[in-house]
Amino acid sequence: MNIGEAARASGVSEKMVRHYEAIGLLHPARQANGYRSYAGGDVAVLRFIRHARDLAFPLEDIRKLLALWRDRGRASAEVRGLAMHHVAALEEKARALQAMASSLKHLAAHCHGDDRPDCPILDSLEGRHG
Amino acid sequence: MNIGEAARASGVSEKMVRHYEAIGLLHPARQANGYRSYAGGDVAVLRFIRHARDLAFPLEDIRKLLALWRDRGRASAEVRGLAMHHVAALEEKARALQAMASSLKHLAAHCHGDDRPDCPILDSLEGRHG
DNA sequence: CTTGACCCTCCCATGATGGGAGACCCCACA
DNA sequence: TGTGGGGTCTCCCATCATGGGAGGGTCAAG
Repeated sequence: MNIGEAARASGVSEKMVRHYEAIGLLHPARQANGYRSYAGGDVAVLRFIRHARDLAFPLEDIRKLLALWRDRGRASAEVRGLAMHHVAALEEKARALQAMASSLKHLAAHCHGDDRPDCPILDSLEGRHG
Repeated sequence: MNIGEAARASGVSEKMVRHYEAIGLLHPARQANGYRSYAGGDVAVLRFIRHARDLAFPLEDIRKLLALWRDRGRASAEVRGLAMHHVAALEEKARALQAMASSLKHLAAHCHGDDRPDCPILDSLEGRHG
């Protein structure tokens, strides 16, 4: 299977398929003409990566997850630990974003939002309040 | 005032002070020796930028906000519109992150997290469920 | 033999930030 | 007058994941 078909089968762009190989996440064989050749296992790896990316795992985490996945005897605790660590990071980021949104919404609530130049949002950014 | 003092006074790193100049957000004067020279207004701009960055405004938005800030006759509606648009973007991102965290937490809840190799998290990434 | 789809590698861009090299400037102190 | 140290200059590179595009090779069908 060439890269195009592997990309379609996995839902990963060709660009990223090559990139994942470049950083050592998979090692497809090569044909005589230099084309990459993907077997079923390679496509499975690509799907695994895509699903992990859908959950926003960084590629370095995915590298570890792939190693655990390939290790039939791994302890599920290791995977769970990695996952929970990532959950904490996601929730922390979400909290931070939500806090910024709330602050800004609060400011906007006190802004007329009409033709007048008076604007608490700009006032706040200017630093009258911090 | 040299760049070091302006950086300390505004809470922006020297690196970023230079970068903001490079992308045209401020235009400090130059001394005879080539050193940048910052006046009170420049520091105010840097503080403005920092506060906007604290709210995760992209620099392109900050460019517009600065223009509105400098325009004494602007309508507050414009600022408010920009802000609310940004609020929506922040909330959308926060929602997405929270959704990923929830999915992953759900998976982790079904993972023993012990010595056994059995792991619903890896199973899910593998694609048995997607 | 041409056409078109596919594949290759290499370079560049994003957005915001930082690290570091190599060189220059300036002031204080001996 | 010389030197040391701190401040500043520009330029290049790295991050993270992703994509765009150039320039060229490969292959199968017409």
